[in-house]
Amino acid sequence: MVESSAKEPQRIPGPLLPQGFYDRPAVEVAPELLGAVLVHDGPEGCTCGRIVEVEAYAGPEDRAAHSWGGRRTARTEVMYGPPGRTYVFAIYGMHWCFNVVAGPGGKPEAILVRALEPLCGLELMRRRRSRPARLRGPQPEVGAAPARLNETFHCHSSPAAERLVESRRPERASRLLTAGPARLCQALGITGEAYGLPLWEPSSPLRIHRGEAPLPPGRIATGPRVGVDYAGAWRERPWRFWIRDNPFVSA
DNA sequence: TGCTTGATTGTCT
DNA sequence: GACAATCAAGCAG
Repeated sequence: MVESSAKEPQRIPGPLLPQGFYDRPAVEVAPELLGAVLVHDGPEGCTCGRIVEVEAYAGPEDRAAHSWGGRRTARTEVMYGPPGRTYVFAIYGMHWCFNVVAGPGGKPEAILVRALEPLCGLELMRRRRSRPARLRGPQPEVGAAPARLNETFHCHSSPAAERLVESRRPERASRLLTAGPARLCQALGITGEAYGLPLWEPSSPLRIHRGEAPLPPGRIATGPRVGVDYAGAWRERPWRFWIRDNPFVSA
């Protein structure tokens, strides 16, 4: 739990995860992301949450991955670059999904972040989630300049939000703020504009801090990935990882 | 150029 | 549990 007060800025726990952290197979990095803290500084304010559920996609040989068969398109281009950047893609014509690029030696692997436990900016998350979900604008080029720079590591949160998180008994409506890949993108204000951002850079508007990561193996559950029925035998791989008994997990 | 698919979600019954 | 919404990406012709 993040210590905070209504008057003092809330400090994001732990240092930023270095770029080298992501320079490994996605299946290895994914479980170690659980407990880390995703922070987004947007034009409307700062929102952040603990990563509680992820899925690993293992590149060209993985039938479920967008880079399956070595597919290299404008959408998947960022996965062929250095690891530790964001891979944001649109799905079903109305949702965004947020991935972390991983994989050694330019291997196009990625980790889908499926759920967060909200830590700060809950009021802003609620406002965003109350708006209709709509895709906005074209996909920008890889490495495009961040929409907004923010040098600070601090984040403000409301007393009500802190009480809710501290209660460990979130209401259904609050759980649904960030339980699901598209929900968390909407709550944190992540869109195609965040495509290709460096997650290890202090000046990036989208960052991942170490937080509690890595968690002990006993706190991590595994299972098949969601929504990849088309992937044949690959759909059975237990490459979905989540924090055991965490109420903010999506499925 | 046009058709099909899709790493989802919200609403209705 | 079933189904509609909605459109970018990928692919066939």
